[in-house]
Amino acid sequence: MPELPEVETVKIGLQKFIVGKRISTINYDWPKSFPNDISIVESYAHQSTITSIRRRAKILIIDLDSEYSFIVHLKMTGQLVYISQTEKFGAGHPNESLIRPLPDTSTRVTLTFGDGSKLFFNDQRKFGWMKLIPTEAISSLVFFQKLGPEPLENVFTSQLFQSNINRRPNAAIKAVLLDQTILAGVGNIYADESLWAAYIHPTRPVKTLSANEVLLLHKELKDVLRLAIKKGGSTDRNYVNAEGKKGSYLQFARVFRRENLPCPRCGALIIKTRVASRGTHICLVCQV
DNA sequence: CACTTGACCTGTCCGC
DNA sequence: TGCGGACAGGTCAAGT
Repeated sequence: MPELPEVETVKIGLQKFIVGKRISTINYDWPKSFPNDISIVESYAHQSTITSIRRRAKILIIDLDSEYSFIVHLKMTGQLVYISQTEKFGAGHPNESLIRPLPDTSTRVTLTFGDGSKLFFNDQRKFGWMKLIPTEAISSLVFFQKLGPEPLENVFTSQLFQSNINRRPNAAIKAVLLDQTILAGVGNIYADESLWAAYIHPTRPVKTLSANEVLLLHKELKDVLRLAIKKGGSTDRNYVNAEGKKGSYLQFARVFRRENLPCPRCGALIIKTRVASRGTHICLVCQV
């Protein structure tokens, strides 16, 4: 379930591997995963060269020298995995346990580059997509226009956080953290982690939070996201980075996926419940 | 209007 | 062992 840290990790990997490469072949087998007019693809992606890789919220942007861009949303099970021409798999491969042979049954799109290397867009559950649109049109997409601030950029001040969450005074704070128009990039894992770090129960209505609680939550959100990027993101089940490797943040997680294990602060057992229609992990002693 | 829930999907896990 | 159903969650549409 790629959130901001996972997409950021993929971005960093792709910057290393595919910038400067020319697309020689494009294959796809599932139109919903690749909802593009094939004549546009032929004109603006085929034989084009990748110039830069960007991220906004949970969206990855692959810019081409044709002045078109692929925008990719991995949703829950999407992966973008790069494989060089010379890589081999199976017994003896140094990353045998981390990288699997591709394509596989989850592969929806394959880009083959001029040097024979490949980028695979895999998506087991087919919720994700990879769209080709003019680069200049990205910022005017409705989805982009509604997005809230990037939590790790300077624009995301505690004052802006406070005023944005105030737009939903009666909603549960967890639901508000998941709202991409309030702030961009937080999903289920980091909502639970940051609320635990800030001692806040996920069902608390926004209007009941004190100014100091909002201030602490603002700080912990940033700290949790930064740590997660440093650890290469979280691999719950599916997520891998651009090299096909898993993230290690969940080894450091304090509540997520830790139901019935002791809270690292107080030792009480962490419970799992449902908030905002999401599995939610809480320490009932620390989080009030 | 404010907020919550269901649909989109498939693989995995649990209980019978 | 097989099978049915619950569950995983990002986003948008539909419902309350």
